[in-house]
Amino acid sequence: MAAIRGVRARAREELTREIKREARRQLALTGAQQLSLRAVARELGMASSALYRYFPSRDDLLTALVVDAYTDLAEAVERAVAAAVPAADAGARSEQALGTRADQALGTRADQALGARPRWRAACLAVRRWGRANPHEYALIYGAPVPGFTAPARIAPVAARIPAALLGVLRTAGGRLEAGPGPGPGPGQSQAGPGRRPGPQYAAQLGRLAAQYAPELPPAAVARVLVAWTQLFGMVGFELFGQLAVAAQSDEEFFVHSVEQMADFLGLPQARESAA
Amino acid sequence: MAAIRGVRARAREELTREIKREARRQLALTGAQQLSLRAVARELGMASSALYRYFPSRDDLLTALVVDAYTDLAEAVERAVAAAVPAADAGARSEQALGTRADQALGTRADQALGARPRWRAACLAVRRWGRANPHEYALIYGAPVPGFTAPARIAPVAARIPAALLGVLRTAGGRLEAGPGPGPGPGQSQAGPGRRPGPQYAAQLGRLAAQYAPELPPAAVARVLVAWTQLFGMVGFELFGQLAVAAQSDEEFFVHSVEQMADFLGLPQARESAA
DNA sequence: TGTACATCAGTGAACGCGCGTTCACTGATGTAC
DNA sequence: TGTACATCAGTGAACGCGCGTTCACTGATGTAC
Repeated sequence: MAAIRGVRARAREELTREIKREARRQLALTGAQQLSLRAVARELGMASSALYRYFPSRDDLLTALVVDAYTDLAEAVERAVAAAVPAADAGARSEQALGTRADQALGTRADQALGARPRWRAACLAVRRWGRANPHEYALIYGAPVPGFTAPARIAPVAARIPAALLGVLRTAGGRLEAGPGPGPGPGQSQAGPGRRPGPQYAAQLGRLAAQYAPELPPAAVARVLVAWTQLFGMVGFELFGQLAVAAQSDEEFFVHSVEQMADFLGLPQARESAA
Repeated sequence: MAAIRGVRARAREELTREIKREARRQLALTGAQQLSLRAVARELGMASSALYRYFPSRDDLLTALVVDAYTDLAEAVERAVAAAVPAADAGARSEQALGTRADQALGTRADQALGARPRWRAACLAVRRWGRANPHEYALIYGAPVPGFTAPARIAPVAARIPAALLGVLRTAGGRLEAGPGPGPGPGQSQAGPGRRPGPQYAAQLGRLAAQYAPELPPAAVARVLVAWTQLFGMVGFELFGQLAVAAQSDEEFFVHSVEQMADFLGLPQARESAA
């Protein structure tokens, strides 16, 4: 009887998960460099040689952890974006009805554009929260590459999910981005205007990027997202790796204010919450 | 005869330098985690135990390298800033007369303000150049902390030299920052205006920072520098650690354009080079 | 100028550790007839 | 339903490695009188 169709297969899956779980636990404790197959095996109560039935080498285990980390973060960001309530002050506080998926139609286009800023905030906050909750995983994927370990090409698409999500947020702001007045008090907002246009070559590159993730976005907007993207991770990385202490005493205030500044920079429309 | 006053002392200094030099060489080859006292000693042709006459432990050697790396980078940035020619189109191309020290008076206040943007560019470029030339040293100080190694407090002031230099650049833009129209085509520049003012607590924090490094700068400007600072290092880190490949094919164009965008964001006055 | 002693630099062996990976093996699970 | 064989999971010993650090030591350099 082949019976349950895979007593073995099932055990295999389960143990693979178990190994990764334990590896992740040790990663969280000590960091990637310290991750040792022997220690994982020890903790799991099995011979270290047994792990080789599941992962052909230490690097493969590390790669699996890298993929998981990216995926985990990407999902956290995507969830946060989807759950962000458009902060339109129209009494519609029914979060459940609205907070489904970011790229889904949310009321009128104007409502959608107004939701872009809260969604941006939510995405940034999710990155920071995840990083603080999983500093070693963050270091694994965004810190310096582990020496002697070069992540295989197959992780690139997983890694791309995070910037893709950020571009997705900008998409929902739609046409409001380019023309609309920004948050500032000034009469006109220069950021989103024709101001700092990328040169032709760079624009072409940005166009290809947009074509893949956010078709409607003009190159200049994509360029701004890249700036905001690197700013966000620079900020979170600095906080996690202890660089921030040099300049800012309160990471929280620094973070919140900076996120808002980048939202201005991106030209995200301000919600009409000032009338509260 | 105490004679040369320290045949020993001199040998000691020299060997200490030699050890650091060799350690840095190995760091550049393999990264910090791989740095081994034994390998350094081996390469220097001495017993590994001899190193303990110079550095009480591996961590002390690492700390010395960290301090050196920060100092090296800080000097590169400071030099670049000092050498940046104010790009005023007034024929004054006498670089030597002007490119001395950033905080030194450079002609009129207006000239000085105009020089702020080239100086900012130069600072950013210096960081990138240094990072690309010394990726492992960059990783040592800006990557994830080496596990089991916590840098002692005495490195903080050395680390602070780099953000201090950036603040210094902004200082030279003086009053032009807050009021002056930015680079954009719009009638008014919102960035530097009262637009995104930090809250009272954060402003106080920024004020303390300004008091230390750039007394004249208003809190809002300091806040923008912090954003630009993290953006710059996020960008360079992403490039060095291979994150950028996900989004940008040409790091060069991305970098140059982003630097310019952040200069706009900072409200640095545009040089009148458009008349060329 | 010379002698006696203290300080320091450098040696080489050793301790104790943990690691990744291989290999021949045992026993259980699956499969084909 | 039962038997014969193939596949797979897991074991435990071993290989070979390099590491940080300690320790008793030798010999050279410095110092005080």
